Order: sequence, then structure tokens, then C-alpha cells
Amino acid sequence: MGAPKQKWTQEEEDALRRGVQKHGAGKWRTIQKDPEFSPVLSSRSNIDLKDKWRNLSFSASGLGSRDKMRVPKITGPSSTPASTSQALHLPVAKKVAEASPDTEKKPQDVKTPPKYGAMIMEALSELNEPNGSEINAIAGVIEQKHEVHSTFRRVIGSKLRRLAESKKIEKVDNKLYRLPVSSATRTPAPIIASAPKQKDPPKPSKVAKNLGPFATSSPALEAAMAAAAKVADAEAKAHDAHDQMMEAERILKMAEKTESLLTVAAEIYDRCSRGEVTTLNPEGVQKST
DNA sequence: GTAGGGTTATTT
DNA sequence: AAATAACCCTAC
Repeated sequence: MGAPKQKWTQEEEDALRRGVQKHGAGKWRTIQKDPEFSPVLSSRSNIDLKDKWRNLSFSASGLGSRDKMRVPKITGPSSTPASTSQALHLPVAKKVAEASPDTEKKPQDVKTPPKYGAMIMEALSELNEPNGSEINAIAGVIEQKHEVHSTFRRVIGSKLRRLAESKKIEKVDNKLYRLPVSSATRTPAPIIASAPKQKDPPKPSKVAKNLGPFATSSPALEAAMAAAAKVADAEAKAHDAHDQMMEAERILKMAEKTESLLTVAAEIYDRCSRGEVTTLNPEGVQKST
């Protein structure tokens, strides 16, 4: 993992993936020139887009089983078999064979929503390390608890980062994540409601354009944040905020649900980005030349 | 202009 | 020291 020079931001990466999903891989110049992505990818050249897409695809391809793919030079009679041909091809033509929601080990939920945020919280609580836990350990705990898919590895990074930025979790050192505060002996739900600097209301167009019906979660999140802040204020007074705390738990649950919605939307969007044709895209038919 | 390979730099 | 990600160069 590395952030060597000018690491790509989430916005840039998102724009790239959207551009690939929109125009298709290979049209880097078109994507770069697109007025929608130009402000984001202004400092990126078409070659940069290609390289980034390549790295992204490479990382996504080698998930789960990491074999020595380094130096695939044919030095002997063992020539590259046909099995690797698919991995070397375009990242767009990728068969995502991951659809078995029936064999989930969580019959509690009807559909077992992929609330990775809650999973992270659970893993963090499970570890409960004062020094903090590294992303690998967190992922390991989550993987042990319930099986995850290819998308998890990709989402965990962004999720962790977002949670850290949202002050929901605390980031120590350069790689350790821990829960913000567990001062109270009994704190089932981490009520940490800091001012959400993350913008949401002023940018509904972006979400509405790609997620469409999923954009409904924006006002819910806002309300949740507002209520959480209110509860936090009440808690700060150290008065009879028990009632408010229960309300806070309810709000937190709602926020988690919203988050899961966003996550599932992101997953669907991810599939679209990979070139998979999804039927839930109403305006997915873009102009062909 | 794109695809691919190789190199550098940073992180673990 | 290894892996990963950005960057640079070359070929088609």
C-alpha cells in the first residue's frame, strides 16, 4: 500500500470509474475531456487515467488468493495457460460470479444487508485494543465472523477512511484504528456526534445522477446527524439524558441503515463500473458514438 | 491516442 | 525487503 506521490483521491477515483462506466474503458481522452469529470481530473492526463485504471483493475483482480504473479516471464516450458488470459484482458470483461444471498450465515436479517460500517464497529469492539487495531486485523476479524465478498476488501479501506474522517472512529499512528472513547462502563452505542464536515446537502446532484433512487438517504442522514448532535449536547450536560440516549440509539440504528443503503448502492455501482450490465439503470443507455 | 512495459518512490 | 501505486517511456 502506498501513497507515493500524488495519490488519487476518492473523488478522482470515483470520477474515473464513472467515466469508464459511462464512456467505456479505453476512451481516456474522452473521459478526461468530459465536462463532468474535467474539474476533478484536471490534473490528470489520459495516460494517468489509463495507469490508474490498470492499477485499480490489478488490485481488484488479485483478491482472496494472492499468488506470485510477480514477474510472469516465461522462463521455461510452462507457458502461460489460458486461465490467466482472462485476468490479463480488459478489466471491463469481468464475470462477477458472486450472488448467493441464500447461503448466508445470518438468518436474523432477511437479506443480510452489507453494513460494513457496523461490521467495523463490531470488529473494533471485539478487538478492544487500546493501542488500536490495524486494518488487516479488522478485516481479519470481520472475515472470521462472516464471509465477505470481493467488494469487501475494496470497501473496507474507503469505509475505514470515511469513518475516521467522520470522527466515528479514531485513527492513531498511521495504520491503527480504534474506537473514539469507551469511558463509560456501559456504552452499547458510541454516541459521537461531531460536526459533520462532510458535505451532503449541497451535492445531491452527483448522487442523484448515478444512484438515482438511492439518493433518498440523504435527508435521513442529515436528520440523523442533527438528532445525534442534539443528543450529544444533552449528554454533555450530564443530566437526565437517558431518554435522549435511547433516542440516540434509535437514531444511530437509522444512520447505520442509511449507511448500509449507501454501501449497497456503492456495490451495485461498482458492478456497473466493472462493465457489468445492470438492469436497474434507467438511463444507462448512453449514446453510442 | 491508446496499450503495454518498465522504473521510481512510498508504505508495510 | 516486499508490495503497491504513481510516473515515465516506448510501440502500435
